[in-house]
Amino acid sequence: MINNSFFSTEILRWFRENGRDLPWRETRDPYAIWLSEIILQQTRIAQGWEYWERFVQTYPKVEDLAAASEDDVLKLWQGLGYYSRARNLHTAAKQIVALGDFPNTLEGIKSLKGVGDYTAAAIGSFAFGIPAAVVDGNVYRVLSRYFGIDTPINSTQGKKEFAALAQSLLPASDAASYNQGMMDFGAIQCTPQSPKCLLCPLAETCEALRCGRVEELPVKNKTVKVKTRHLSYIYIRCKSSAADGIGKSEPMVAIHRRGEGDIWQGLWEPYNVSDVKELPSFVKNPILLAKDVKHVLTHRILLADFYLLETENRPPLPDDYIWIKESEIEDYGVPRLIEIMLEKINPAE
DNA sequence: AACGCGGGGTC
DNA sequence: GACCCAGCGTT
Repeated sequence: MINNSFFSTEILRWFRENGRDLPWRETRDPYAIWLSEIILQQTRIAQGWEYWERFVQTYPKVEDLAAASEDDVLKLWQGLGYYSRARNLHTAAKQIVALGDFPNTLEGIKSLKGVGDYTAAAIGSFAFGIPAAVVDGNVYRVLSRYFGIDTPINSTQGKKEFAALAQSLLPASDAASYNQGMMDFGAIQCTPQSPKCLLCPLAETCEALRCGRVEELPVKNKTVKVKTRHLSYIYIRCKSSAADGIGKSEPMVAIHRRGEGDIWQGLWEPYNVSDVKELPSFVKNPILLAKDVKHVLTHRILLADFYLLETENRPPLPDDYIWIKESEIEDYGVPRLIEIMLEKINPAE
Protein backbone atom coordinates (compact mmCIF):
# COMPACT_ATOMS: atom_id res chain seq x y z
CA MET A 1 0.00 0.00 0.00
CA ILE A 2 1.71 3.14 1.16
CA ASN A 3 5.39 2.99 1.96
CA ASN A 4 5.63 6.38 3.55
CA SER A 5 8.96 6.33 5.30
CA PHE A 6 8.67 10.02 6.06
CA PHE A 7 5.60 9.44 8.20
CA SER A 8 7.12 6.49 10.07
CA THR A 9 10.42 8.27 10.58
CA GLU A 10 8.67 11.28 12.05
CA ILE A 11 6.60 9.11 14.37
CA LEU A 12 9.77 7.40 15.60
CA ARG A 13 11.53 10.73 16.04
CA TRP A 14 8.57 12.21 17.90
CA PHE A 15 8.38 9.12 20.08
CA ARG A 16 12.02 9.33 21.13
CA GLU A 17 11.42 12.81 22.47
CA ASN A 18 7.85 12.60 23.70
CA GLY A 19 7.10 8.97 24.45
CA ARG A 20 5.41 8.16 27.74
CA ASP A 21 7.37 6.55 30.51
CA LEU A 22 5.32 3.51 31.51
CA PRO A 23 6.38 0.70 33.84
CA TRP A 24 5.23 -2.10 31.56
CA ARG A 25 7.54 -0.73 28.86
CA GLU A 26 10.53 -1.48 31.04
CA THR A 27 10.15 -5.22 30.75
CA ARG A 28 10.20 -7.79 27.99
CA ASP A 29 8.35 -10.30 30.14
CA PRO A 30 5.41 -11.26 27.92
CA TYR A 31 3.31 -12.08 30.98
CA ALA A 32 3.65 -8.60 32.46
CA ILE A 33 3.10 -7.03 29.04
CA TRP A 34 0.05 -9.18 28.39
CA LEU A 35 -1.40 -8.14 31.76
CA SER A 36 -0.97 -4.48 30.85
CA GLU A 37 -2.61 -4.92 27.46
CA ILE A 38 -5.69 -6.65 28.82
CA ILE A 39 -6.06 -4.10 31.59
CA LEU A 40 -5.72 -1.23 29.14
CA GLN A 41 -8.31 -2.42 26.65
CA GLN A 42 -10.79 0.45 26.40
CA THR A 43 -9.23 1.84 29.55
CA ARG A 44 -7.19 4.95 30.15
CA ILE A 45 -3.66 4.52 31.38
CA ALA A 46 -4.33 6.59 34.48
CA GLN A 47 -7.19 4.28 35.39
CA GLY A 48 -5.39 1.01 34.72
CA TRP A 49 -1.98 1.87 36.16
CA GLU A 50 -2.58 0.79 39.76
CA TYR A 51 -4.48 -2.29 38.69
CA TRP A 52 -1.45 -3.43 36.71
CA GLU A 53 0.80 -2.87 39.70
CA ARG A 54 -1.55 -4.85 41.91
CA PHE A 55 -1.79 -7.72 39.44
CA VAL A 56 1.95 -8.11 38.92
CA GLN A 57 2.49 -7.86 42.66
CA THR A 58 -0.30 -10.28 43.62
CA TYR A 59 0.44 -12.68 40.78
CA PRO A 60 4.14 -12.29 39.91
CA LYS A 61 4.09 -15.24 37.53
CA VAL A 62 1.46 -16.60 35.21
CA GLU A 63 1.34 -19.75 37.32
CA ASP A 64 0.21 -17.66 40.27
CA LEU A 65 -2.63 -16.16 38.27
CA ALA A 66 -3.62 -19.53 36.85
CA ALA A 67 -3.76 -21.02 40.36
CA ALA A 68 -5.95 -18.24 41.74
CA SER A 69 -9.71 -18.53 42.05
CA GLU A 70 -11.92 -16.65 39.62
CA ASP A 71 -13.45 -14.88 42.59
CA ASP A 72 -10.06 -13.56 43.68
CA VAL A 73 -9.27 -12.38 40.16
CA LEU A 74 -12.63 -10.62 39.88
CA LYS A 75 -12.10 -9.03 43.27
CA LEU A 76 -8.77 -7.61 42.16
CA TRP A 77 -10.41 -6.43 38.94
CA GLN A 78 -13.28 -4.75 40.83
CA GLY A 79 -13.97 -1.23 39.61
CA LEU A 80 -12.18 -1.59 36.28
CA GLY A 81 -15.22 -2.62 34.25
CA TYR A 82 -15.67 -5.00 31.31
CA TYR A 83 -15.39 -7.94 33.67
CA SER A 84 -15.22 -10.49 30.87
CA ARG A 85 -11.63 -9.29 30.55
CA ALA A 86 -10.91 -10.62 34.02
CA ARG A 87 -12.58 -13.95 33.37
CA ASN A 88 -10.81 -14.32 30.04
CA LEU A 89 -7.53 -13.30 31.67
CA HIS A 90 -7.90 -16.12 34.14
CA THR A 91 -8.77 -18.57 31.38
CA ALA A 92 -5.80 -17.45 29.31
CA ALA A 93 -3.45 -17.83 32.26
CA LYS A 94 -4.42 -21.46 32.47
CA GLN A 95 -3.97 -21.76 28.71
CA ILE A 96 -0.44 -20.40 28.99
CA VAL A 97 0.48 -22.70 31.86
CA ALA A 98 -0.83 -25.64 29.87
CA LEU A 99 1.31 -24.58 26.92
CA GLY A 100 4.39 -24.49 29.12
CA ASP A 101 5.57 -21.13 27.80
CA PHE A 102 4.05 -17.86 26.73
CA PRO A 103 3.28 -18.27 23.03
CA ASN A 104 5.81 -16.41 20.87
CA THR A 105 4.05 -16.26 17.53
CA LEU A 106 1.27 -13.92 16.48
CA GLU A 107 -1.12 -16.82 15.94
CA GLY A 108 -0.18 -18.39 19.25
CA ILE A 109 -0.68 -15.15 21.13
CA LYS A 110 -4.01 -14.53 19.44
CA SER A 111 -5.23 -17.97 20.44
CA LEU A 112 -5.32 -16.77 24.04
CA LYS A 113 -8.78 -15.95 25.33
CA GLY A 114 -9.36 -12.20 25.34
CA VAL A 115 -6.58 -11.47 22.87
CA GLY A 116 -7.67 -10.05 19.51
CA ASP A 117 -5.85 -8.39 16.65
CA TYR A 118 -4.79 -5.34 18.58
CA THR A 119 -3.56 -7.13 21.69
CA ALA A 120 -1.75 -9.83 19.74
CA ALA A 121 0.15 -7.22 17.74
CA ALA A 122 0.96 -5.27 20.88
CA ILE A 123 2.29 -8.24 22.84
CA GLY A 124 4.02 -9.66 19.78
CA SER A 125 5.88 -6.46 18.98
CA PHE A 126 6.65 -5.39 22.55
CA ALA A 127 7.73 -8.75 23.93
CA PHE A 128 9.06 -10.54 20.87
CA GLY A 129 9.79 -7.88 18.26
CA ILE A 130 7.27 -9.32 15.84
CA PRO A 131 6.63 -6.78 13.06
CA ALA A 132 2.87 -6.51 13.53
CA ALA A 133 1.18 -3.12 13.52
CA VAL A 134 -1.28 -2.29 16.27
CA VAL A 135 -4.53 -0.60 15.36
CA ASP A 136 -6.24 0.96 18.34
CA GLY A 137 -8.35 4.07 18.71
CA ASN A 138 -5.27 6.25 18.57
CA VAL A 139 -4.01 4.68 15.36
CA TYR A 140 -7.40 5.05 13.65
CA ARG A 141 -7.42 8.72 14.49
CA VAL A 142 -3.85 9.48 13.46
CA LEU A 143 -4.06 7.61 10.16
CA SER A 144 -7.51 8.85 9.21
CA ARG A 145 -6.41 12.43 9.72
CA TYR A 146 -2.93 12.31 8.28
CA PHE A 147 -4.03 10.44 5.15
CA GLY A 148 -7.50 12.00 4.99
CA ILE A 149 -9.38 8.71 5.04
CA ASP A 150 -13.08 8.95 5.81
CA THR A 151 -13.98 5.27 5.72
CA PRO A 152 -15.87 4.63 8.97
CA ILE A 153 -13.42 3.10 11.41
CA ASN A 154 -16.03 0.76 12.88
CA SER A 155 -17.04 -0.69 9.50
CA THR A 156 -15.63 -3.94 8.20
CA GLN A 157 -14.13 -2.12 5.24
CA GLY A 158 -12.58 0.50 7.51
CA LYS A 159 -10.99 -2.07 9.76
CA LYS A 160 -9.42 -3.83 6.80
CA GLU A 161 -8.26 -0.60 5.23
CA PHE A 162 -6.66 0.87 8.33
CA ALA A 163 -5.07 -2.43 9.34
CA ALA A 164 -3.41 -2.72 5.94
CA LEU A 165 -2.30 0.90 6.00
CA ALA A 166 -0.87 0.63 9.48
CA GLN A 167 0.98 -2.54 8.56
CA SER A 168 2.42 -0.98 5.40
CA LEU A 169 3.80 1.92 7.42
CA LEU A 170 5.43 -0.19 10.09
CA PRO A 171 9.23 -0.29 10.03
CA ALA A 172 9.88 -3.97 10.64
CA SER A 173 13.10 -3.37 12.49
CA ASP A 174 11.47 -1.04 14.99
CA ALA A 175 7.98 -2.41 15.45
CA ALA A 176 7.72 -1.82 19.18
CA SER A 177 8.79 1.81 19.04
CA TYR A 178 6.63 2.52 16.03
CA ASN A 179 3.56 0.98 17.66
CA GLN A 180 4.10 2.74 20.94
CA GLY A 181 4.88 5.94 19.06
CA MET A 182 1.60 5.79 17.15
CA MET A 183 -0.41 5.32 20.32
CA ASP A 184 1.41 8.02 22.24
CA PHE A 185 1.19 10.39 19.30
CA GLY A 186 -2.56 9.87 19.20
CA ALA A 187 -2.93 10.22 22.94
CA ILE A 188 -0.76 13.31 23.34
CA GLN A 189 -0.47 15.13 20.02
CA CYS A 190 -3.28 14.09 17.68
CA THR A 191 -5.96 14.06 20.38
CA PRO A 192 -9.69 13.53 19.76
CA GLN A 193 -10.54 17.10 20.62
CA SER A 194 -8.33 20.12 20.18
CA PRO A 195 -5.42 18.33 18.57
CA LYS A 196 -2.19 20.32 18.77
CA CYS A 197 -1.89 20.94 15.04
CA LEU A 198 0.03 24.18 15.54
CA LEU A 199 2.86 22.25 17.14
CA CYS A 200 2.57 19.10 15.05
CA PRO A 201 5.69 17.79 13.30
CA LEU A 202 3.44 16.25 10.64
CA ALA A 203 1.32 19.34 10.04
CA GLU A 204 2.83 20.24 6.69
CA THR A 205 1.87 16.93 5.12
CA CYS A 206 -1.33 16.20 7.06
CA GLU A 207 -4.23 15.76 4.62
CA ALA A 208 -6.93 16.52 7.17
CA LEU A 209 -5.25 19.74 8.21
CA ARG A 210 -4.78 20.77 4.56
CA CYS A 211 -8.48 20.24 3.85
CA GLY A 212 -9.73 21.57 7.14
CA ARG A 213 -11.20 18.20 8.07
CA VAL A 214 -9.33 17.51 11.29
CA GLU A 215 -12.44 17.89 13.42
CA GLU A 216 -14.53 15.53 11.32
CA LEU A 217 -12.05 12.67 11.26
CA PRO A 218 -12.09 9.85 12.05
CA VAL A 219 -15.57 9.00 10.82
CA LYS A 220 -17.51 6.58 12.96
CA ASN A 221 -20.85 4.97 12.22
CA LYS A 222 -23.72 5.76 14.51
CA THR A 223 -23.85 4.01 17.81
CA VAL A 224 -26.81 2.27 19.35
CA LYS A 225 -29.22 4.19 21.47
CA VAL A 226 -28.63 3.99 25.21
CA LYS A 227 -31.58 2.56 27.08
CA THR A 228 -32.58 3.15 30.68
CA ARG A 229 -32.91 0.28 33.11
CA HIS A 230 -34.24 0.23 36.67
CA LEU A 231 -32.68 -1.82 39.45
CA SER A 232 -33.85 -2.43 43.02
CA TYR A 233 -31.75 -3.90 45.77
CA ILE A 234 -32.58 -4.86 49.33
CA TYR A 235 -29.65 -5.17 51.69
CA ILE A 236 -30.92 -7.80 54.11
CA ARG A 237 -29.09 -7.67 57.41
CA CYS A 238 -29.95 -10.54 59.70
CA LYS A 239 -29.10 -10.00 63.33
CA SER A 240 -29.53 -13.49 64.67
CA SER A 241 -26.37 -15.56 64.72
CA ALA A 242 -25.63 -18.51 62.55
CA ALA A 243 -27.37 -21.82 63.04
CA ASP A 244 -24.78 -22.88 65.57
CA GLY A 245 -26.10 -20.06 67.75
CA ILE A 246 -22.90 -19.41 69.63
CA GLY A 247 -23.53 -16.21 71.51
CA LYS A 248 -24.23 -13.07 69.62
CA SER A 249 -22.21 -12.70 66.51
CA GLU A 250 -21.84 -10.33 63.67
CA PRO A 251 -24.87 -9.70 61.47
CA MET A 252 -25.18 -11.75 58.33
CA VAL A 253 -26.10 -10.45 54.90
CA ALA A 254 -27.42 -12.18 51.81
CA ILE A 255 -25.65 -11.92 48.48
CA HIS A 256 -25.61 -13.83 45.24
CA ARG A 257 -23.42 -14.09 42.21
CA ARG A 258 -24.68 -12.60 38.98
CA GLY A 259 -25.06 -15.10 36.19
CA GLU A 260 -24.48 -15.22 32.46
CA GLY A 261 -26.19 -13.17 29.81
CA ASP A 262 -26.25 -9.87 31.65
CA ILE A 263 -24.03 -7.16 32.97
CA TRP A 264 -21.55 -7.78 35.79
CA GLN A 265 -21.34 -11.53 35.20
CA GLY A 266 -19.53 -13.21 38.05
CA LEU A 267 -19.79 -10.27 40.43
CA TRP A 268 -21.83 -10.32 43.64
CA GLU A 269 -24.75 -8.21 44.81
CA PRO A 270 -27.38 -8.03 47.59
CA TYR A 271 -30.95 -9.24 47.19
CA ASN A 272 -31.96 -8.13 43.73
CA VAL A 273 -35.68 -7.49 43.36
CA SER A 274 -35.50 -5.59 40.09
CA ASP A 275 -37.54 -8.16 38.19
CA VAL A 276 -39.63 -9.42 41.07
CA LYS A 277 -43.28 -8.81 40.28
CA GLU A 278 -44.39 -8.83 43.87
CA LEU A 279 -42.24 -8.44 46.94
CA PRO A 280 -42.14 -11.51 49.23
CA SER A 281 -44.16 -11.23 52.43
CA PHE A 282 -41.04 -11.15 54.61
CA VAL A 283 -40.15 -7.76 53.18
CA LYS A 284 -41.83 -5.55 55.77
CA ASN A 285 -40.97 -1.93 56.29
CA PRO A 286 -37.76 -1.80 54.35
CA ILE A 287 -35.90 1.47 54.77
CA LEU A 288 -35.41 3.40 51.59
CA LEU A 289 -31.79 4.51 51.48
CA ALA A 290 -31.72 6.09 48.06
CA LYS A 291 -33.96 6.32 45.05
CA ASP A 292 -33.09 6.55 41.38
CA VAL A 293 -29.36 6.51 41.91
CA LYS A 294 -28.03 7.19 38.44
CA HIS A 295 -25.23 5.02 37.14
CA VAL A 296 -24.11 5.47 33.58
CA LEU A 297 -22.59 2.69 31.50
CA THR A 298 -21.58 2.93 27.87
CA HIS A 299 -24.68 1.13 26.70
CA ARG A 300 -27.09 1.64 29.60
CA ILE A 301 -28.36 4.23 32.00
CA LEU A 302 -29.11 2.53 35.29
CA LEU A 303 -31.48 3.92 37.89
CA ALA A 304 -31.22 2.06 41.16
CA ASP A 305 -33.23 2.02 44.37
CA PHE A 306 -31.48 0.90 47.53
CA TYR A 307 -33.33 -0.52 50.56
CA LEU A 308 -32.21 -1.79 53.92
CA LEU A 309 -34.14 -4.56 55.67
CA GLU A 310 -33.20 -5.59 59.20
CA THR A 311 -34.53 -8.96 60.27
CA GLU A 312 -34.19 -11.29 63.21
CA ASN A 313 -34.39 -14.49 61.23
CA ARG A 314 -33.17 -15.39 57.81
CA PRO A 315 -35.96 -15.07 55.30
CA PRO A 316 -36.27 -17.66 52.54
CA LEU A 317 -34.42 -16.49 49.47
CA PRO A 318 -33.82 -18.07 46.08
CA ASP A 319 -31.35 -20.93 46.10
CA ASP A 320 -28.40 -19.05 44.73
CA TYR A 321 -28.21 -16.64 47.66
CA ILE A 322 -25.65 -17.20 50.38
CA TRP A 323 -25.33 -15.68 53.84
CA ILE A 324 -22.03 -14.18 54.84
CA LYS A 325 -20.77 -12.13 57.74
CA GLU A 326 -21.33 -8.49 57.02
CA SER A 327 -17.62 -7.67 57.17
CA GLU A 328 -16.80 -10.42 54.68
CA ILE A 329 -18.54 -8.68 51.83
CA GLU A 330 -15.31 -6.82 51.16
CA ASP A 331 -13.83 -10.13 50.04
CA TYR A 332 -16.32 -10.33 47.19
CA GLY A 333 -16.08 -8.52 43.90
CA VAL A 334 -19.03 -6.19 43.47
CA PRO A 335 -20.02 -3.73 40.74
CA ARG A 336 -19.28 -0.08 41.33
CA LEU A 337 -23.00 0.55 41.80
CA ILE A 338 -23.08 -1.91 44.70
CA GLU A 339 -19.98 -0.32 46.17
CA ILE A 340 -21.94 2.92 46.20
CA MET A 341 -24.81 1.15 47.93
CA LEU A 342 -22.50 -0.32 50.56
CA GLU A 343 -21.03 3.10 51.22
CA LYS A 344 -24.50 4.36 52.04
CA ILE A 345 -25.04 1.53 54.51
CA ASN A 346 -21.65 1.63 56.15
CA PRO A 347 -20.27 5.13 55.64
CA ALA A 348 -16.52 5.57 55.77
CA GLU A 349 -15.64 1.93 56.01
C1' DA B 1 -22.75 -6.60 10.61
C1' DA B 2 -24.57 -5.51 14.91
C1' DC B 3 -24.64 -5.79 19.64
C1' DG B 4 -23.29 -6.43 24.65
C1' DC B 5 -20.09 -5.20 27.89
C1' DG B 6 -17.89 -0.59 32.82
C1' DG B 7 -16.17 2.93 34.64
C1' DG B 8 -14.17 7.26 34.38
C1' DG B 9 -12.07 11.45 32.21
C1' DT B 10 -12.62 15.61 29.27
C1' DC B 11 -14.71 19.29 26.92
C1' DG C 1 -24.67 15.63 27.28
C1' DA C 2 -21.33 13.68 23.78
C1' DC C 3 -17.25 11.48 22.99
C1' DC C 4 -13.54 8.57 23.99
C1' DC C 5 -10.26 5.24 26.17
C1' DA C 6 -3.65 0.22 24.43
C1' DG C 7 -11.09 -3.98 22.18
C1' DC C 8 -13.07 -8.60 22.41
C1' DG C 9 -16.55 -12.15 22.04
C1' DT C 10 -20.98 -13.58 20.58
C1' DT C 11 -24.80 -13.85 17.57
